[in-house]
Amino acid sequence: MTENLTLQMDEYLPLRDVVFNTLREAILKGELKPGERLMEMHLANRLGVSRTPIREAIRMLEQEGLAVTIPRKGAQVAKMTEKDLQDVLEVRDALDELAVTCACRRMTNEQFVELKEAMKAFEDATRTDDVRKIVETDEAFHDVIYHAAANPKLENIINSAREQMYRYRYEYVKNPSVYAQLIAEHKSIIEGFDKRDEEALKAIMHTHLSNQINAVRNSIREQV
Amino acid sequence: MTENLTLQMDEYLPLRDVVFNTLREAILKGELKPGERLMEMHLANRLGVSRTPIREAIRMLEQEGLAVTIPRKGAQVAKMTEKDLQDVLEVRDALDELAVTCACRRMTNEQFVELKEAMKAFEDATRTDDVRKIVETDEAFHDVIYHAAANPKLENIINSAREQMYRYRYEYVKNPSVYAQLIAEHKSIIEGFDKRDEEALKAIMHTHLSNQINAVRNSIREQV
DNA sequence: GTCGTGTCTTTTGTATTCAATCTTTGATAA
DNA sequence: TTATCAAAGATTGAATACAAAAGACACGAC
Repeated sequence: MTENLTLQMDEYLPLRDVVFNTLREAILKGELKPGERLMEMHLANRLGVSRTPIREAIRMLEQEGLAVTIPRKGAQVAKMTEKDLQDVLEVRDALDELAVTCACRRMTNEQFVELKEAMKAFEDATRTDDVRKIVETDEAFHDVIYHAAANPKLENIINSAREQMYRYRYEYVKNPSVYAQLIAEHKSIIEGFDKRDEEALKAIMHTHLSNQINAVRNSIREQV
Repeated sequence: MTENLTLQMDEYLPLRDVVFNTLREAILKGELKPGERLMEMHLANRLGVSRTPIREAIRMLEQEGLAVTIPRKGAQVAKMTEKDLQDVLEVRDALDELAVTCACRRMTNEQFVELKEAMKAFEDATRTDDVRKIVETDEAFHDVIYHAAANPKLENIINSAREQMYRYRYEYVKNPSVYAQLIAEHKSIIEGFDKRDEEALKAIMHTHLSNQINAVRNSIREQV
């Protein structure tokens, strides 16, 4: 009975949302590459729907910063220049600092446990070759922190900023030599929360983010 | 939907963008009130277009945080709770600090002149009874700063955060007793830029923003 | 009274159609 | 060969049509 209900709930998702999620995933995972045209008919055929939900999904992607449309010429997957990256990182640096400060003050014990579990999952993932899993567990770790900040608006904005750069981050995570460092940083973060040391946390988050800059920058340079 | 909505036909913009701008303005100016339903047919008739561009515009408003839609029940103008306001202000505080820091480092002489002109325009406006003009010149003053930060991504995010609370801000600006204070704060800001004193600027911006909190909070309480 | 139940209306969701605009292609002329 | 331009095709923009769901309301059973 309850299974039926949840199943119905899934059926209740409007197609535009299904399409939006599908396209969003495809963009984030690199299946749709930066600069690639998003042609309505083409996508509609591939997904087996009409153009209407495709168009609405594109409007949503647009506002997320994942697609750019030129009137009467169509939409394409958003490209990032190095300047764009720098700009987003500047913002994320400020928002991460806020998030970690809030989280430090507001994190519950349950969330702290969750954080340690996420840490373990990430550590386990780095011992496999599954890059996608590594990325996902890393994101999940940070999700716990952002969620603990208990500010949904902040969470939204950070997620949107993350999305814009995460497509360029695979290269960084693919390189096993950085795992040790990432794990160490995550451990420091946990320690910071344990001691409720805001200043230390701010510093670590700052380092943690800036370590990604060059990697992502190279990845962007490769995009022709 | 008490006011008459009219489309400003910029011939080259797609209708969805014209509709989006029209609805956005109407929401920000309070013509469409928080919680008010956005019925497609009604809006379409009012604006003399079909449902298609209305629907696309609603998808855009949604991502801006100005509208909320429940699947198969329709969209409504987003309401803010006190918690929402607090969350947005927390974010804006961090972003304003970043913006003012960047602007302090990057502001050109031309932009400084522009800032002083915007200051004057605001001062002039406070001597009239035109609340809308006062709000607009105040926003323009801050626009100069945000633009001087030379970070379009930051500008976008701040604008989106501003939009979410500006509809609740009229009450604050309506009260002439705060003009003197606002002018004084704006003057301090200009002084800060003149001296390139980042710390002073951060402090002023923080004060400037927190002064608005109670006013907006009251305005939100009044919304039933 | 109130709780369902079925019907009718309203509204949203999606597909389809028609119109406008852009792109491509290919023929022609300099 | 290259530049130009017109026609054809492809693609987007907007309106209309049709389907499905939600809401309103009357009616009857309990």
